Amino acid sequence: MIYINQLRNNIKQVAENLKQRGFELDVKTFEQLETERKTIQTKTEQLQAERNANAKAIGQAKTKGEDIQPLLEKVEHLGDELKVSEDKFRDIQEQLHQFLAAIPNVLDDSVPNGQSEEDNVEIRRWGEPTRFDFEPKDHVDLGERLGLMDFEMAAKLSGARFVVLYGALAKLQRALIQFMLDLHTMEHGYQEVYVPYLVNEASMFGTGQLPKFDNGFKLDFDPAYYLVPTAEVPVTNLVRDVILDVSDLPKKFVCHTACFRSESGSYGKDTRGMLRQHQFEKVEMVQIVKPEESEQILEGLTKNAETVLQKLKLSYRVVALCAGDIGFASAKTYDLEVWLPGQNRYREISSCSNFKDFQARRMKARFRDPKTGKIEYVHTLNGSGLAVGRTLIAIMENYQNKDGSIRIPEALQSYMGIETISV
RNA sequence: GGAGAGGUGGCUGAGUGGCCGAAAGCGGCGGUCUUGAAAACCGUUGAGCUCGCAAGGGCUCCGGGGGUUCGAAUCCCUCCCUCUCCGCCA
Repeated sequence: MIYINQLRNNIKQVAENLKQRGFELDVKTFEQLETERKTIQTKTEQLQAERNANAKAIGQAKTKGEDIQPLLEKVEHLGDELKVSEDKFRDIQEQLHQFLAAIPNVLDDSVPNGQSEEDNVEIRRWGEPTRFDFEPKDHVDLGERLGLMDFEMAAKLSGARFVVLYGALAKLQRALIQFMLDLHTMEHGYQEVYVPYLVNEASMFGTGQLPKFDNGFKLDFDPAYYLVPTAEVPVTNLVRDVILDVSDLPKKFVCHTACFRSESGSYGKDTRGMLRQHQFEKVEMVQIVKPEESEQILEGLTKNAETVLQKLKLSYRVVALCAGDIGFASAKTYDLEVWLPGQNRYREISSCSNFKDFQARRMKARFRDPKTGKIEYVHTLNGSGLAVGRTLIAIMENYQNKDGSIRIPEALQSYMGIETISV
């Protein structure tokens, strides 16, 4: 959530910043709402003060045994007037809240200009695209030839955009989860956490999935549950409505969950294979940090995700998302893109973002600064470490042999107990 | 699913219509004492919104929402959550 004082004091600058990401800030509506709010709030609070003063006077008169009738007459009409005023005030506050809740995060100054994916800026590369002395297949051909990946069965069980994995491929996915969690907990200092896959509306709002981007799965309960689109939602919300002690920061969590996405609006996109599914596994890193540290921590978090790819010896590049491609809640995002021989290009496998205080304001996640004694909002960050399904794809495609068998990366061999998935 | 008991400040826990933003204790912070620390003692200590240059005002909040009343933590309705017992179950 944007800080309302930023709009009160610097609305022009904010509007310009948001315009870069293609968001048109409705300045006129805001100013109108604010003017109205001011008037009605002043009036409401005056009436409330009056009511309180009278109630007190009546109470005192009563204990003294005085006649309260004249006082009662005095406040006869106050109640109705106050109710009207309070209702109006509540209504205008709700309107303001909705207005603010729909505004995306202000972009960091370092975010490159641009409108789409095309304009993202490559920061660095690691490794070389894998070379083959044969024509490499994509993971669909490889998986089906192994008889261990079945999209038709998934369609029968569920529908499009699901997969069934058998045997060594199912185990490979499990090995990847294990490997990633071990790496982040044992070498990068994250605490592993297990969380619900169904969350409530407040949690979805807290991280910015609601109210604007309700493209997830809402379950028909009362109150509603949402299937988590990413572990970011439950894990970040661990600090919702909490005032943290400064000694608790930074908090570093790593969490494996299944993730559920409706993928509405992506019709016809990546329909082949398991690149874009309604359900996929992901290991997610989340950090809750002091504001002055978040910029640097984003770099570290990104490195943590890169380490997974490096240990798996998968070639990748890091891109800084441009203004037009960056997510609603993020101030700055790096994507990691892994080389996929089946597509002959780099594809997103991790997204690392600094949300600064945007999510923290929505969630009321704060800490007490011992120096000033003041309560401040924390900064939140997260990054995939990594998207497991896509890592599985990357391994299959990059480690394939001519005969369709797949070598197991060294780092995973102890988890798999084999060196090759044979045809 | 059935029966019951509860949800109050960082925590424990009083409070059944006005003197309650809320006793007391713990914890935190500051101080006295001490070479230092502990103990003891004294003081202090919720959050948010808003008006104001400031000093300082005002308002809201006792799980959420609604109601009764001049006045609600306290009474009524409703929803949510937690705990205990029974049933069922991984």
